[in-house]
Amino acid sequence: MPPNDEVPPQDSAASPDSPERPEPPEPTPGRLRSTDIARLAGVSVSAVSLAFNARPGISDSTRKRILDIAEELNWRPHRAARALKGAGNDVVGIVIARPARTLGVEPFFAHVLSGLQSRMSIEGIATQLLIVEDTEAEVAVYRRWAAENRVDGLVLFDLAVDDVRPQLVADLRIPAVILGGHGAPSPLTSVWADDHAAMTRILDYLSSLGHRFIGHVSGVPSYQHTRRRLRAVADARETLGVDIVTVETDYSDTQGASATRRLLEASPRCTAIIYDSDVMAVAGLGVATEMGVRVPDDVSIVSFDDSVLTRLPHPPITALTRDTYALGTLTATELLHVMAERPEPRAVQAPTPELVPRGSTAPPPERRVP
Amino acid sequence: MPPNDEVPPQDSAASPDSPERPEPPEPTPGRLRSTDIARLAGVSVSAVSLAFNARPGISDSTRKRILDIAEELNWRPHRAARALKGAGNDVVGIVIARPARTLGVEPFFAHVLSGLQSRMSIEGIATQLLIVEDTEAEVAVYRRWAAENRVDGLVLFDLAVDDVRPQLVADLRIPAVILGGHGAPSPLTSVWADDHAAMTRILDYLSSLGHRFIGHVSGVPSYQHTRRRLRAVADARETLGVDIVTVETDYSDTQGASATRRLLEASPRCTAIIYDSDVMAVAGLGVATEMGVRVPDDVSIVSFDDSVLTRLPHPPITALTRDTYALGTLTATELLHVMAERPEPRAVQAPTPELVPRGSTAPPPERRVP
DNA sequence: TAGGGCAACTAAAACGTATCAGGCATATTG
DNA sequence: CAATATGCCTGATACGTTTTAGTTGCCCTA
Repeated sequence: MPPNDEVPPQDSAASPDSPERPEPPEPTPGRLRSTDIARLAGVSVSAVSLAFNARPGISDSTRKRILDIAEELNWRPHRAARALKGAGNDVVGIVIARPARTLGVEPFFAHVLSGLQSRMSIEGIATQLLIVEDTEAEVAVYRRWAAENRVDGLVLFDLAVDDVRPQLVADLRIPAVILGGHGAPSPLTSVWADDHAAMTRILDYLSSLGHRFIGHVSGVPSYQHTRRRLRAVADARETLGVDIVTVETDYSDTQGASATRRLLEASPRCTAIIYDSDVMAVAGLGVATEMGVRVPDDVSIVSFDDSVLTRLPHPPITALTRDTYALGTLTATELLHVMAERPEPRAVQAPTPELVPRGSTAPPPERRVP
Repeated sequence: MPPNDEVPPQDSAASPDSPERPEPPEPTPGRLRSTDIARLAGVSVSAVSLAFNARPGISDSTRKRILDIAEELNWRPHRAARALKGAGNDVVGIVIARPARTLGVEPFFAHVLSGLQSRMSIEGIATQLLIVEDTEAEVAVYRRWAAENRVDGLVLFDLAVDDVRPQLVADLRIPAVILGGHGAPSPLTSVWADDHAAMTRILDYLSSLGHRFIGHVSGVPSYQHTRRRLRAVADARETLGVDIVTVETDYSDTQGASATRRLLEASPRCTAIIYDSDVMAVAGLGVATEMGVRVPDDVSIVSFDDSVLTRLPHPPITALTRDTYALGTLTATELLHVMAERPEPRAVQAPTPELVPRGSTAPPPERRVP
C-alpha cells in the first residue's frame, strides 16, 4: 500500500512521525475536493468517483464508507468540474418573450411553471427562467446558451404561426419540447391541447342554452392556439347556425374591457360573450357590472382559461378548466424523455379542457321589443 | 512515456505535408474551443482569453479580430470550464417553500420575480427557481447548492420569526439578500418595507372616513411582516381609539372567505374589513356580494396588496399599492452588490406602499336601530 | 502449478478555460 | 548607446472531476 499513511485525527501539536505533512488547521476550509474524501476513506479519487456515480467496480462496503464520509462533510462533486467532463448541467431553460412587467398576471403560466419545476426537481434538475422583450432577444438567448453549453433542455411557449424557434433550437441540438404546439409535424416534440374541441365545447354549451348571437373576445391571432380557436368558431357558425362576432385583442385586461364595452353597446346585442383568457373575462365582467348589464340575466360570460380569477368574483365565471399544473408535469416528463433518449419528435396530446358551468351563464333573456 | 503510442487515424492516406495533424473535416463540428478561435485568428489561446475577459495585455485590433471571429462562429467560452477556474456561475437561486400547486396564485411573487430576473439578466445572470414543500427541504437545497457550488447568490423570501435560514446561508458563505426581512440586525442584508407604517395608513384612512369598528383578516402570524402589521393594529387601537377584531388565516382564498363570513355574521357588525392579501380581499368581496351585504354601502373593503385582482372586480378594491416589480429590481441590485463586494449586512428600506382609494371604501352607514 | 478470469482498486489522461511567469520586440530614459 | 521600461503576446500549469487503461491479488479450473 502506497504512502497513504492515515492521518490520525490529532488536534494536538504536530505529530512528529509525519514531518512532511504540516496540515495547517485552515480557518477557511478552502473547499473539499474528492481528494480529501479519498484520503479520509483511504482510497483513491477514482474510487470516490465510482462511489458517487453508482458505477460498478467497487465493493459495497467501500462505497458506503465513502458516501458516509462525504455525507458527513457535506461534500459533493463540484458541478463545474463534472459538467466539464461532459455530464449534464442539470438545468433546463425557459425563456419567455413578454414585457416583464406584464408577466405574473397570467396564472396559467405560473401554474405550468410550478408543475414543470416540481417534476424536474425530482430528478435534481433546476429550472432557469429568463424573461426577454421579444422573440429576437429570445433567439439570441438560445444561441448564447447553446454556445455556452448552459442548459440541458428547453421548453418553448407561445408558439406562433410560422415560428422560427423550433427549427433554430433543433439546429442548435438542444433537446426541447414545445408547450402548446399543434399536432402537425415539427422538428421538436410538442405537448398540445385540442383548442378546437375545447372551443367547440363552449359553443355547444351556449347553443344548448339557447344563445344564438355570441360575442368572442379573442387573443393575438398570430398564436397557433388562437388560430385553432378561431377555426372552431368558424366551424360552429355553420354547424350550429349561431351568429358569432369576434373582437381581437392582445390578451390584456385593458383591451378585454374595451372589447366588452364595444360588444355590449352594439345593437342588437349578443347574449353571451366568450373570452380567450381569464384576465379578460374578469375585466369584461367588471365592465358589464359597471354598465348595468346584469350577468347572467342580460349576458352570459364564459372564459377559456380557468384560475382563481374566475372563481373569486361574483358571480363566478363559467370556464374551461384543466389541470394546468399537470400540464406542466406532463411537459417536464416529456422533456426528460427527450433529454435522455433523443427520440424522434412526436406530438403528445394533453387532455381537452372541461367546461365547468358556474353562475355567469344562463339561458338568454326573452326577446323583447327594442 | 508508457506504450501510449499515438494511433494514426489511418482512414485516409496520411497527408504528406503535416503528418502529425490529420485534421479530419468533422461532419458534426464537435464543439468549438478557444483553440479553434485562436488558430483562426492566428494567436494563442491565452490571447483569446484576454480578449474575451476584457483584460489588458492585448492590442485593440487583435482583440477585435478575435471577437469578430468568435461572433461569427457563435463561439463562447464553455461555462463549466470557466466556472471551474473560479469564475462565477452567473446564476442566482431562489427557493420557495410552498406547496407547488398553490404557487402562481400570488401576483406579488410573480411580479417580484419578474423584476428580479429582469435586473439580473442585464448582468447576464440567470435565475434558478426551485419550489420545495417545506423549510426543511429548502435548507437541504441550500446545503446542496453550497456543496456543489451551483449558485453565486440567493434571495430569501417569507422570513419567519426565529428563521434559521439567514444564519445558515451566512455560514455556508453564499451571498444572499432577504426580501421582506425586518430592520433589525441580521447576518444577511435585507430589503424590507415598513409594514407598520403601511398598515397605519390604512387605519388612518378608514378612521378618517368615520369607521370605528374594523375587521382585520390577517395572514400567518409566524411571518415577520404579519407581526409588524399586527403591532400596527394594536397601536391603532390606542392611538385612534377604534375597535379592531383580527381573524388569522393561512392567506388562502378559502380561509379569507370563511373569515369574512364570520365577520359579517357577527353582531354588531364591523363597517370595514382589512385583508392582508389581494386574494383574500377578492374572496371576501365575493362573500359579501353573495350575502347581500353591499360594498361599500354596508361594509368597506381594503386590501393590503395590490394587483390585477383588486383592480378588476366591481367595485374595484381600495388597496395599498407599491411597485412590486421595482421591489424585485431593488432586491436584485442589492444582491449584485453583495455578490461583488461582500459588504457588511445592512437593511435597505423599500418605499412604503401608498394607499389608493377605489370604489370599495366609503364612510360607514348611518347608525340605525337594530 | 500454470493459466485464465474476475473483483477491487489505482495512476494518469482528459475536459476547456484562465492565469501566471516569462519572451521578444520596440520605445524611453540617462 | 546601453539600460530600462512598456506593450503585446505565448507556453505551461491549474481548476476538480470522470474515464480509460491498467495492476494487483485472489479464486477457479485444468
